[in-house]
Amino acid sequence: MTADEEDGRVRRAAERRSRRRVQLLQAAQRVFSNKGYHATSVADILAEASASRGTFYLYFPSKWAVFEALLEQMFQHISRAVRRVRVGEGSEPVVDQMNGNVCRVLDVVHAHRELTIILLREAVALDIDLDRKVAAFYGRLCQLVEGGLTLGQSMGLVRACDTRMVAHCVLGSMKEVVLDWLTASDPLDRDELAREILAYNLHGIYGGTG
Amino acid sequence: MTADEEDGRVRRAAERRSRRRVQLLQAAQRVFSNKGYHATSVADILAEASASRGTFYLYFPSKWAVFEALLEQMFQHISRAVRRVRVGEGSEPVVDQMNGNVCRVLDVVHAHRELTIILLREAVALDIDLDRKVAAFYGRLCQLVEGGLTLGQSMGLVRACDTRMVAHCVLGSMKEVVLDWLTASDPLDRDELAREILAYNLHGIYGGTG
Amino acid sequence: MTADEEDGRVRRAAERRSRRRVQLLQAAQRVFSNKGYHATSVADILAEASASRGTFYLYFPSKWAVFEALLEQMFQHISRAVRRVRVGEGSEPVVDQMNGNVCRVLDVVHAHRELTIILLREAVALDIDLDRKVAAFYGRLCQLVEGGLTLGQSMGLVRACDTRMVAHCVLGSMKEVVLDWLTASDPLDRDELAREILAYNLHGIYGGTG
Amino acid sequence: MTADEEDGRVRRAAERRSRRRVQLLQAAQRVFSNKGYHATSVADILAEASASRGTFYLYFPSKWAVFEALLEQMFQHISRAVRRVRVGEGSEPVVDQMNGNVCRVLDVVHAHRELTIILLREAVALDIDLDRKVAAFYGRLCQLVEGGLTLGQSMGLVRACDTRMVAHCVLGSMKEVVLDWLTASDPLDRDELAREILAYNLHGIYGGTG
DNA sequence: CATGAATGAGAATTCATTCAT
DNA sequence: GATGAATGAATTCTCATTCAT
Repeated sequence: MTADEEDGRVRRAAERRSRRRVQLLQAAQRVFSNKGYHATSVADILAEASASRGTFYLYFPSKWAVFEALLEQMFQHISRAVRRVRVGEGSEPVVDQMNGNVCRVLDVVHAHRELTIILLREAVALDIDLDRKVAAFYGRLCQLVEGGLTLGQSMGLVRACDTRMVAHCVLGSMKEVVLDWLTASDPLDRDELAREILAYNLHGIYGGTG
Repeated sequence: MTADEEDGRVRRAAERRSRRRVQLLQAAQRVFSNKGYHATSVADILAEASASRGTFYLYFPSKWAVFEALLEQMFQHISRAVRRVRVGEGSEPVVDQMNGNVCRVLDVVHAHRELTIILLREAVALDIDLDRKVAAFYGRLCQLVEGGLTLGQSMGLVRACDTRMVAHCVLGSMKEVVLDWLTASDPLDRDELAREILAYNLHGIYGGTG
Repeated sequence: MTADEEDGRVRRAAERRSRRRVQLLQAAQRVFSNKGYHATSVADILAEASASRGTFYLYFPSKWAVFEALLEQMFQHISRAVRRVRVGEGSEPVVDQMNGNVCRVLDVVHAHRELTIILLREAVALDIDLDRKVAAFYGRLCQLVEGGLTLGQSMGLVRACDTRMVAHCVLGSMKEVVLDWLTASDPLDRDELAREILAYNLHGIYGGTG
Repeated sequence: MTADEEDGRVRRAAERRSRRRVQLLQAAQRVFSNKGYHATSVADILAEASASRGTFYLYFPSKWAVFEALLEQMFQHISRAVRRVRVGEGSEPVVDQMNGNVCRVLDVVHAHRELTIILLREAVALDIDLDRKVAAFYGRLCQLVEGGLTLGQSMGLVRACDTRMVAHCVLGSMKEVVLDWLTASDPLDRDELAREILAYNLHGIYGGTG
């Protein structure tokens, strides 16, 4: 066997391996998002993936690890969607940037509906270790928001407030709305939803003249 | 034994029984809120309550049932705290009523810190049956809020918006903020928190002149 | 208090005690014969007797003991019904004596239907101790029968056969027939049944000329 | 791996699996027949089979299911042993056919001593479901016997009698005799036993000239 | 005597993980 | 690499019996 042939063999093997891993992940994702973490047994995942027990443990060290991997994916997706708001010459208007963030997040959660539901409904109180991960993830998001708020305040765009607390408000309203959106029977369309979210966060509910 | 003695005996027995039940509930509450539902075994509850296996099943038919009972309590607490906003002659100003609701909710969740944490972190994706209960509970809250919004709109106090969606925003921001507040190392004081929540929900984050 | 008064008090107490015991026994009998020994819990008996746990253990040392007491009763009933067959001057004809035995047994099992069903269906394989008692009881019955057979042989009334084995046949056919009779929806009347049993045991099924 | 190798592997695996199942069944059979159904715990069976808890539940869904499987086996064995009596040209003499049935049954119960003891001593009052099965089984046997009796009557071989009742007599005597035979310390030999059973059932005990 | 709350040993069953083939 | 039989710790729940009131 030449070095090239060897090379090809190894690469193909790696691809096969990676494909199998993805199959398992997707199967797990489907089952987890239907039945929840605890109600899902390894056997369920195996059945969904048409794989054998041994195979499963060849790719993942534990049931737990698959779940973690799925969450990690979702972290990536969302992190990529949310961008720091920039100000200064040549920057988009701030409101447009905020709108962009909201729209990108909505697109991502819609594209990964199952993962999102898992993240919002399950990734809580499962395990101290994971709790920390999830907390860290939401913490990062919160800090992004908080940073934006502080920046906005310094520019006179954001009113005086406890930025940390308000960041949590923003995050919380997003989480609740997204879960409702993804599980609603007749969801709003994305643009309208984004508009409402933005309006709510910018101006609250008050419509009075005061 | 006279009828009076008999009476006293029966009453004391009933009291003892009820006290025991409360002991178990409280023990369960502590453990659940520390370790979460799944990580808590009946044995953990027994240890915390210094009771024996048999005793537990004398008062509750299953681990599940204690959890349900705890949630039910919390539903009651919160439901009592949230009151429909009234308008008309002799009513308190609407904003004061809203502020009252927020304050009462904060008081309740603070007084029942552990129950609240359970409700916010655990009461999700455990069981179809419970899911329905929790959903129904939040549903009721949402409708209260939505009703208020609609009322507000008709009076010109609330701006035009998708009330259902905004109700979810309100609920979500409350949930997130409360959880943060209850688990924060140096929490704001209640009044300040209430003020921030109200301001956020009424006016959003925008402080610009536009 | 005079000695007589004391006497009366004691006697009345003993009567009360004995009445309670009988109540419990009857309740147990009803439940055991309906649900069987294992499926019957002490709680079932308490409910049926409207007694409390403590009371039960005041009269019987264990669930097991009630069952034993019930069986003992049945042993007595049947033992009294079966009488050794006598021959000689002034004795009833042997066949009449046999018929008397069968009829008395049928009367007894009919009068104590529930106890009988318990004895026939349950008193088996529950416990080594009881097994021995039951075995001893049936053993006694078998020996009565066997003695009769041997006597009959010596008188030329009973054909040559392995008396032990035939005694088991007789016992077995009685047991089966009785259980069928007591649980049948439209049972034969007692006399007819007795006649059939006797005919079967005396002459078998053969009706040919050979 | 060639298809043949694959084939062999699969076949061997299936064989191993089936062997394990049989091991468990046999272990259960031993323990059940010694200690009875209720006194036998799954742990006892595991110990007897040198298997682990998990393995047991890999092959049987419950303790109950093993028991059922064992009974089912015994039903099969006996059903195969008992054959309908035929008359007409070319048929064996009826008495010989009856003798054949008795002998085959005795052989079967002897070969499956433990199963038989289970069936005779345990398969009663365990569970409504099983009770029905057992009742149905004995019912089938009874009807076979009854059919034979009716046929015999029509041919003048069997005397006038209540065939249903006599069928129960026959069945009962067989059950009792078989249990005695299988548990006796010095059992008769099979042929002698068969002869006695037949004689008893054909001619009863009467040896008189009347 | 009577009560019924408390006990705890013991039962069946589940399921994530390992490992021989 | 792939397989699936084997494992056994851990869990929930039952129920006969005891004992303080």
